[in-house]
Amino acid sequence: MMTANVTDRMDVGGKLKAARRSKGLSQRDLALRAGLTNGAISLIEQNKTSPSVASLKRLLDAVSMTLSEFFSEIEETNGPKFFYGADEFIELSPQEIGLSEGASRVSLRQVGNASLHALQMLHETYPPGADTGPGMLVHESEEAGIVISGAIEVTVGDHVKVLNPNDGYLFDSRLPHRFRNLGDTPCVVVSACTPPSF
Amino acid sequence: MMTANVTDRMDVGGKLKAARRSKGLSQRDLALRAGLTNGAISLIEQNKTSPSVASLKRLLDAVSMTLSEFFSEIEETNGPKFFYGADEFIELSPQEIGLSEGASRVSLRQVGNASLHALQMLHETYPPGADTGPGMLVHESEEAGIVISGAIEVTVGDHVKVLNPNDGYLFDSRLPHRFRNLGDTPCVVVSACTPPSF
DNA sequence: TGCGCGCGCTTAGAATTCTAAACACATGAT
DNA sequence: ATCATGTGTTTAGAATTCTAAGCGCGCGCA
Repeated sequence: MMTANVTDRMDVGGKLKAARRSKGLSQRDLALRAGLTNGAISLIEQNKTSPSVASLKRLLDAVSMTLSEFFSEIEETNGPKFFYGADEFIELSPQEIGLSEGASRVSLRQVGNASLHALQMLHETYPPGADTGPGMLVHESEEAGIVISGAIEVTVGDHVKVLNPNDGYLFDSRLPHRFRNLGDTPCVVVSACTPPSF
Repeated sequence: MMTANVTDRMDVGGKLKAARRSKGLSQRDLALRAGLTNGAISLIEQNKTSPSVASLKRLLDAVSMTLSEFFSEIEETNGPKFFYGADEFIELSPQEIGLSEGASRVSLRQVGNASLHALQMLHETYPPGADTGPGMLVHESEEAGIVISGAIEVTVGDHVKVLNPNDGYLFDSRLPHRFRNLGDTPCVVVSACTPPSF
């Protein structure tokens, strides 16, 4: 039952109900037209299930509405999103960030849809031995972070330092930089970047 | 496995694949970001399953696209729809058409999304005893039909006639009219109406 | 009041989507 | 060549959506 959470805020069900009502149809009427059952519509309207695109399309056809219309309304109705549950973070794939192939697995979990914002915030986990690689990172941003647990060696230009919990960093990302976990416990860092670098 | 048919023409899968490719992601990359599995994405991209709205939303978030954007593109790409399978007809509910309460169940199956067109075409089935009711129908249209099987009594203004297979009718719908199946076999009629009356 | 009818809700089970694991194929390195 | 790695596909089974049937409630009418 985790699927519904994602769409909870969207309230697909409520919107569908409104559309149905505006046509003066009961759940059974709509069910008949769309070729579903009243029970299914009840569940969808209560956001107890997230309909398949196929089912939603049939429902919207029956009330003469297109999918893009439907979601435009939903996305207008929804104000901007401010809060994100831990399970909503987007897990970025290391290679896309420009990490060298064999580099140990770094977990980068991003808050929200960074490409819609000026600020990118990440929850990073460096397992023991993790390394962003000898090919130093370079991008047009400014970035900062704070170590939460474990320890990590940070290289910026020709400066190198090992940061421990509650230590932080802040630099211009155009300077070549690198992160390495030399210890034997995972290191967790929370970082921010502006503008988003990937 | 009937669900996919509806969305076949939409090619949700193909569109998703394009979006993923444009970000230079593999199915596995996207799966990691969106919190699904590569297998699921493979099936969706081949249109072998129709994703839930919740799943599609997660996928689109991961490629920084909104649902309305996604479906706008789809609906633009899709030319107008010309052909409709028998199972795609929209079943209209009698009461909405203005049929009296107790009137026997008439099945009205509409071709396509009439509210987007000037012409409304119906496949109508009148079971034995079916009657659009003594409260005569009136609307601002012109309508015509042909009897396919069975027989039906049609009243238009003060004219009454029983039509048999291959007989037809054509009149201004502002004249009060009524249909009754007096026989003991179902009567099937194919009718057209312009502009659509409901 | 009591009955019938339509409404939305609930629930067990059927059908579909999604997961986890394996497969087939290609490409590049040793 | 052979292996390792990356890609998309397939498949049995878990999880979720959807169906079919029934429930409870409210409203209108006898």
